[in-house]
Amino acid sequence: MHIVLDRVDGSVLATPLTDAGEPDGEPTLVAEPGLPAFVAATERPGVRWVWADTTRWYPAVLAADGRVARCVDLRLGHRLLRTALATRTSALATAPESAWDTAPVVVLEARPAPATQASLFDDALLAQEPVADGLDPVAELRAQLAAVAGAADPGALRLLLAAESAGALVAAEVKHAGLPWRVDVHERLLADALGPRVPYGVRPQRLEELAADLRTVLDDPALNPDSPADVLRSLRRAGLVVDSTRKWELERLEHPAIAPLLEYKRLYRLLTANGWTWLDEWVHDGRFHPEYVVGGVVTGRWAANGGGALQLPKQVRSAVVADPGWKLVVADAAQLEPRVLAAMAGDTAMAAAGDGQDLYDGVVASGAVQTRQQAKMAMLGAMYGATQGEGGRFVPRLARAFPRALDLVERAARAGERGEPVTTRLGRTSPVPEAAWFEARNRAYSVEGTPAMQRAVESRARSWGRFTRNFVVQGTAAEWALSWMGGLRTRLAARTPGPVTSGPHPVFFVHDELVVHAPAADADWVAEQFRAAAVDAGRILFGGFPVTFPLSVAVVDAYSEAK
DNA sequence: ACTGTGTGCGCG
DNA sequence: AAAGCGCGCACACAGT
Repeated sequence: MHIVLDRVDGSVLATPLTDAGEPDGEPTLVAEPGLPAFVAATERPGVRWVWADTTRWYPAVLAADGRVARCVDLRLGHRLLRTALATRTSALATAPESAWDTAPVVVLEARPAPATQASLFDDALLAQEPVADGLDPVAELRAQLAAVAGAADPGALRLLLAAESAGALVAAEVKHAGLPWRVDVHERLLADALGPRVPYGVRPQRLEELAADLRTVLDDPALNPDSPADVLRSLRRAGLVVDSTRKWELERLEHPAIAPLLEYKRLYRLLTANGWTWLDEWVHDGRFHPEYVVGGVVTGRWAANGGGALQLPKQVRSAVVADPGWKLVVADAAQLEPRVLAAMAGDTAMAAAGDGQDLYDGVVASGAVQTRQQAKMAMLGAMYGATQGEGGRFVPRLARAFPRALDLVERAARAGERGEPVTTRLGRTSPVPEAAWFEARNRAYSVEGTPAMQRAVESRARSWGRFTRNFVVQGTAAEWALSWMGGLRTRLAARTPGPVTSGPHPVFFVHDELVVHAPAADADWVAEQFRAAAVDAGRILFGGFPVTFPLSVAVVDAYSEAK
């Protein structure tokens, strides 16, 4: 059954509905502070909590040591169904824009108890504002159920919506629990690399030394190594032929300035991205609390808000250390995207290349290319649309060995070049180019068109084609990852039903990798659950198609020890 | 003092 | 404009 939560006149209205969205008992009015207790008392197998935004409803439940097994995140569902090809003609998709499309998701942080009546009043207003915006979650749920039921393949969309909502629960729980972070380890790492801590704005000792080296070697006493333009000028003055100060370009040069410059850039990056300021801002009480944005990327991948959770450098992962008596179980899906591509395309040859082994090794064994590196380059080139270089060169060989897989990405690219949408396995649909894109194309091929205009338009078309080519693979891989982590979450909860942090729980996620913080005694069991959930995810998306999703799983004390 | 853009690099 | 996708972030610099 569904239990729909809404805020009405400062209280919470809980409306029970059947799975089909019909009334199923009397609604209950709950005072806001009583919500976690109500959820705890009502939660049971079969219940799906329906709310506008997981980010707005779930944190209070978690803060009270509660949790739910399943939810329906209406805003995430709304966005999927408004844009999905499969529900394009539904009432939901054809209705004018509403607050469901535009209302901002406001995440309220825990606040200290209000001191005055006035601030109590303000807080109450704030807390209500985002959902009091004419949103009717009961009507929205019914509209979504109807849209799904009217689609040609409702099963796929139901899976997609369930996976997205499960992801929202995981994201909220990860933020709540936090990634164990040893500030002392991080500070030691910073001191070793940069020198003693300095105030913001002051260049640390090691960077100062490297800056002095650079000024000497380049004979440029005023050089500011933080300014790419300044560095570029100085390098050119020293007789080097360079177009930028990018690392890959500098690495090819022979000059005494290059080594200290690359070292400077490496340390400067550490300082600005994950230095003392980052530690102060993002790590509290030994935890980094990453804020994920579920579905924040068009392809369905998660994005992150603040703290750079999805770009956590390998350099600082030694500071991610399990609590005493606990372990980190780090699981990574090996060559996820090519496997997903093989399965989507029904390419049994490519699936066989990855069966029980490194997929790139399997591609080499198939005879398509000579080395693992070539296989990897070619595969990435095929999925990204490379036409030149190492990647582009070997794509044709791949196309001969695995015609079905390559045909799938080619067709996605052609559709994108025409400005058509493409869809993932479960039906997430790509955006189409904006009107100006089509107008430019029409103009270029009208009487006023010129060869230059046509070249520009073709270039933009190929660019959009590379996006749609990648969309189908990246987006379906994201669906696999959502299914995987959702399944894992359910398995973990079945073992330890109490508060999230009382047993094994996810603490970090990066596209195809998931980290669980687990009591040491449970670590091996968690590793098994990871593998079982990966098998489930493969079946959910691809049924009986013979594709495998091997994981590398490591049980470690520090994140840096994995892989 | 603020805002927008470009550069560069981290991650998958 | 790195052959080739998707992001976030911090900074320099230019414009207002």
